[in-house]
Amino acid sequence: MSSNERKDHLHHNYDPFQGFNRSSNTFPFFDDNNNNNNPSIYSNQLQSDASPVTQNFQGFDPSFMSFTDYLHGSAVDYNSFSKAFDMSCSSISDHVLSPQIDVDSGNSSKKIGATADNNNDVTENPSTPNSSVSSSSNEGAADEGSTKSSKKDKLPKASEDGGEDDKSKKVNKPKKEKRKREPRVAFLTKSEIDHLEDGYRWRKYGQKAVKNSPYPRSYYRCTSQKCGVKKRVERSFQDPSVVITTYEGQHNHHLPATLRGNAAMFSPSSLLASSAAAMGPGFPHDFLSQLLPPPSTASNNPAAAGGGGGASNNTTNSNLFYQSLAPPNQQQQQLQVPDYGLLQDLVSSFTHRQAP
DNA sequence: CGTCTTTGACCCGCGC
DNA sequence: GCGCGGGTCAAAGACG
Repeated sequence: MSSNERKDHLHHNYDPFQGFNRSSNTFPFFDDNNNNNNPSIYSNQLQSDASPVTQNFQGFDPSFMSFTDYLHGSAVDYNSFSKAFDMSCSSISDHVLSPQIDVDSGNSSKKIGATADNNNDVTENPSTPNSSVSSSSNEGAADEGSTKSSKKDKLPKASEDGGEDDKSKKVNKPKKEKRKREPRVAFLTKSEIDHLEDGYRWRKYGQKAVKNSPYPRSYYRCTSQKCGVKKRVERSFQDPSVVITTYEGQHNHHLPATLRGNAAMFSPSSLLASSAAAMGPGFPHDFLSQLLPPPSTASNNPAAAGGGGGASNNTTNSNLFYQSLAPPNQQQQQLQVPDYGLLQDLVSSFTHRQAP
């Protein structure tokens, strides 16, 4: 709520780069929902062709994201990163999806939906960071506790003594505190499937039509107990080949060990898993799981992909990170290997800053 | 039988 | 205050 609180939150270990393999060409965008309400966009899709999504870092203003807050806490020194962007944007622009800055005001109107619907807008108008940002990032957010409680207050229709409960519960309903919103991170992934497997188990709890978009938005929640991580999955309206996955919150657990053949159990995905583990449970594994080739046995194995809750078969996922990281022989049918050296530089550039 | 998805209804915050 | 839209709930059904 208060800026202090938000700062605190930033200091909590939400560091998507934590333990991240700096050598990979992943290019995360930090959200700083807490500050600006913009979910960071992890563009885990390298652009391989002339897809319309090819946009750029050009014009991307890191200060807008204040992702550096994640790295440095509140002491924002994003100059270096900004430079990194400036230096590299032109080169990587061909490979990375446009960073979509979610001008989310912490509430409804312009969330990822807007992101999805305005792929280009974002990049076209990145230079108005603050003006487009509502600082009410935490408002209207679905804080795990409060939201749920309030929702649960809702009386089941079939409840008999519901009337009473309903009333009493309504009475007991905690006074509206502004709901806190977890930090959110968005990933853009070029994929034919919507729900990308990430090693965690998710339960779909809702689906809503997105305004101005033919594609619905799906809501998932981590099935692990006490893990309040949520994610929203939707397809970009402007580029239907792009799936936008927005994570909210941090996993307070590791990859489900019992997952049937999930990525965590395999190699080289195990590498991924360990990286992910090193990253902390909060790191969105979608991001990583797309970086490495799926287990060879998993390519046709829904279970491996689905892991139960995931229920996704992302065998058709054409994530370019994955492509670019795949062994050369596996890349043959893929596109040109992107020049992600710059990305590396980029990443390491600000990672560098990250280190105290 | 347990788990997950679907889906309509509801809640909530915001803008007008 | 009202309407809109996002987000969530939870019953019912599907699936393995």
